[in-house]
Amino acid sequence: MPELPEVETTRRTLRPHVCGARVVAVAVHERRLRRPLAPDFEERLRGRTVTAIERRGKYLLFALDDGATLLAHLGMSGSLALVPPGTPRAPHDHVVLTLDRGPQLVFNDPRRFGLLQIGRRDELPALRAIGPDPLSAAPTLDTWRALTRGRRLPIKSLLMDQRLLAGIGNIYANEALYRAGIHPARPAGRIARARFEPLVDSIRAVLRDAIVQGGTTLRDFAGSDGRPGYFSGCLDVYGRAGEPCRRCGAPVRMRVLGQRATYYCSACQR
DNA sequence: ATATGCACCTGTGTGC
DNA sequence: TGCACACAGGTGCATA
Repeated sequence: MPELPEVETTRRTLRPHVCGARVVAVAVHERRLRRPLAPDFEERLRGRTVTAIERRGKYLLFALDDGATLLAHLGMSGSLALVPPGTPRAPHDHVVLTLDRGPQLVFNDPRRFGLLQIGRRDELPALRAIGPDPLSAAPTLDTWRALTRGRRLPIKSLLMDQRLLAGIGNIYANEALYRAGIHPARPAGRIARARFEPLVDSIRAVLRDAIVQGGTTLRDFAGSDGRPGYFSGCLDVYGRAGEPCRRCGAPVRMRVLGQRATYYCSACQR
């Protein structure tokens, strides 16, 4: 479900409630996530105070007062919600954190592709494997050239490779390429140098625009406060197969690239 | 190293 | 109404 803007929306709604709060109880109802929840998960979390909530790409990092970090990834269907204490447990509520004040923090994930890990930051393998966050560090032209030189991979698939840039998923890869006027199937190594800057600008702009709208709600994404994301109405191509391109009116096309639905305007994107 | 296909899960929508 | 199937915002591994 969530890409960078949805994760950032989650971070922003959680921060005032969770930052500075102490975890007084950890209830685990399902350990089988993308990786099994560590046996000492509860023990390492109970009694800890959350000192900061950061984000890298699609990962949320809860800094704890003993120097460890609680790492959370929402996978395709995960969410972190704030609920009043005493709320009955819903289906797929796998982990419930009770804080010393305010609402409880609930990790819900029907498909269980999400991830929760605790460790020192340099011990978390997931973090080591991901590239820079495009909102914090705009890639330079030289970086891009190095990353794409000789690559025949479609540029859209490359944008979704978290090792290069962290945070772009299927929706925003489609949207960024539309804004930049680049065909999603174009081999990454065959993009003219002059097009990189517009592409990077498009990536950053679409991510920022989506964050302002609270992310994209397709069917069920909601921020931690239950509000949906309003970027859905701003999507130019994603999910709009057959509908007119907002720029030229030609029907938006859909094809599959790298096993993912890919939307584009064949007139505006070359 | 690079590219591809599939596996991991459950829920929902569609077509018969 | 019931059923089978395709598909979904992601990642990681096995295979060429």
